[in-house]
Amino acid sequence: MEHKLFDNNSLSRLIAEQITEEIITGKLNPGDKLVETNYAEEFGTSRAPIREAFYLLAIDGLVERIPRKGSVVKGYSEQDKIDLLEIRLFLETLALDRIATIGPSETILNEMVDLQEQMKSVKGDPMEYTRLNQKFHMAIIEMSNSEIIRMMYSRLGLPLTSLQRITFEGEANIEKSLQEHQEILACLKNGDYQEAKQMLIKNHHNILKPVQEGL
Amino acid sequence: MEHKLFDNNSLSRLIAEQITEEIITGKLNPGDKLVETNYAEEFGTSRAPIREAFYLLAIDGLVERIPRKGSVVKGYSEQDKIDLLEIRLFLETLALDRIATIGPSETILNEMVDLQEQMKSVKGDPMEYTRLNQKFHMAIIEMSNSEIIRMMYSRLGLPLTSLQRITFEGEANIEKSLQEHQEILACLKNGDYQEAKQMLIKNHHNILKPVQEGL
DNA sequence: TTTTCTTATATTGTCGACAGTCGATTTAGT
DNA sequence: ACTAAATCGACTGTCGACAATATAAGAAAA
Repeated sequence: MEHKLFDNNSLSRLIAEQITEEIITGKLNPGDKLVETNYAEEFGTSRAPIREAFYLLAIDGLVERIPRKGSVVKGYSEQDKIDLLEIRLFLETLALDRIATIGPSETILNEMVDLQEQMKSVKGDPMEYTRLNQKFHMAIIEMSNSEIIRMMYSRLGLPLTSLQRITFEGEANIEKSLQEHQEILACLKNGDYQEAKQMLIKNHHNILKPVQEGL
Repeated sequence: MEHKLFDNNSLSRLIAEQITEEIITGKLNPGDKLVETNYAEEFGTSRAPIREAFYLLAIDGLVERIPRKGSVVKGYSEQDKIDLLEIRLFLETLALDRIATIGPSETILNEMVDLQEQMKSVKGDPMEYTRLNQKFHMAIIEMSNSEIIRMMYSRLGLPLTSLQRITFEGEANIEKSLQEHQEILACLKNGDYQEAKQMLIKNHHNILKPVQEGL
């Protein structure tokens, strides 16, 4: 039996999570090379789990694997980001449509209220705010109860997270974002899904603007 | 140096392609278990490349990897399929928007004319027709010149391909599909992108109908 | 000096072996 | 019989080593 090592999940997930963290926080930048041997040494494992971790990251669109050349942190052009945002907006509105038909989840609504509170309390910390913001949006997706929407969304969300972090560098933007989320939440509570959509679109434009002006 | 083995690409890609083929043609069905050892023996390799192939398939959404349990051919519920189709339709219309702004590609247009011809000539072969149909739609995506749209689309397209194959079992459906594609192509040639959108939506509904009626 | 060819080094790809885990089957206990 | 624990087999997870390939550095040719 030896050592229990890591609970349920495999080692590669942990590694993938840590690297994800490093990418989102900006410790790793687009174009940076990820070398298997380095990480193997860092984690004290063989290369196999690292390899798997890189694959997991590739699924999330955070890393690009180029055969026989290696893995690099994936970067996105401005047009790419616009496309990502546009698709994301669509997925969120689609999620709202679904929620409108199946009805909201009280449980998730409560979680969102919690998140909202937490977001208020970390106004000065863009990194943490970004993380919570991501969770908030994911909550909407979850509420749609659609496996497909969630799957697609998660493949967009992470690359956009690093983008969001930059948006939130300015505290004024956070203030605006907080306001919008409050309204979205209120709409969800009242069942005003069309109104919620409008808010999402507004939110979308606020993020889009700095991108169009060249990051 | 020994044997040159496989040109540029790695072994795992080939294996992934073959398994993709088996899934699309229906040789493998949703829920079927993919065992690394089996395929390793079949291809005369070790398990490592097989593992990688499974990851590639997971990226395309054809296979689900369950930690410590194995890989299975992914199945989609009816609601899943509706969601997939809806997102696919959006991506295609988004592609048309992009084409409308950047202008069409003559090269790809010619390819589509070729495809159109080929599709006519395989009316009796649903499998082949499905493959060409997939290529045709992918051509629209390619023309949008958006890496993101293509990436997202490829993650939807393959799961839907097996669905399409079933739609095309009836030759009447192929006839209808041919007609629609002809019109789409005509619209693209004339630059009637709004009209092309309408055609896509029509196409969408034709595929959606049998799904809603229970596959 | 610049270019091309050769050599060395870093890094990924593949392999075979073993350890750990999951399910099924068998065995033991009531 | 019925449930619970032990056993077995099949399979995935991880490892360390070697092979193949790309990148960098150095030598030779122009």
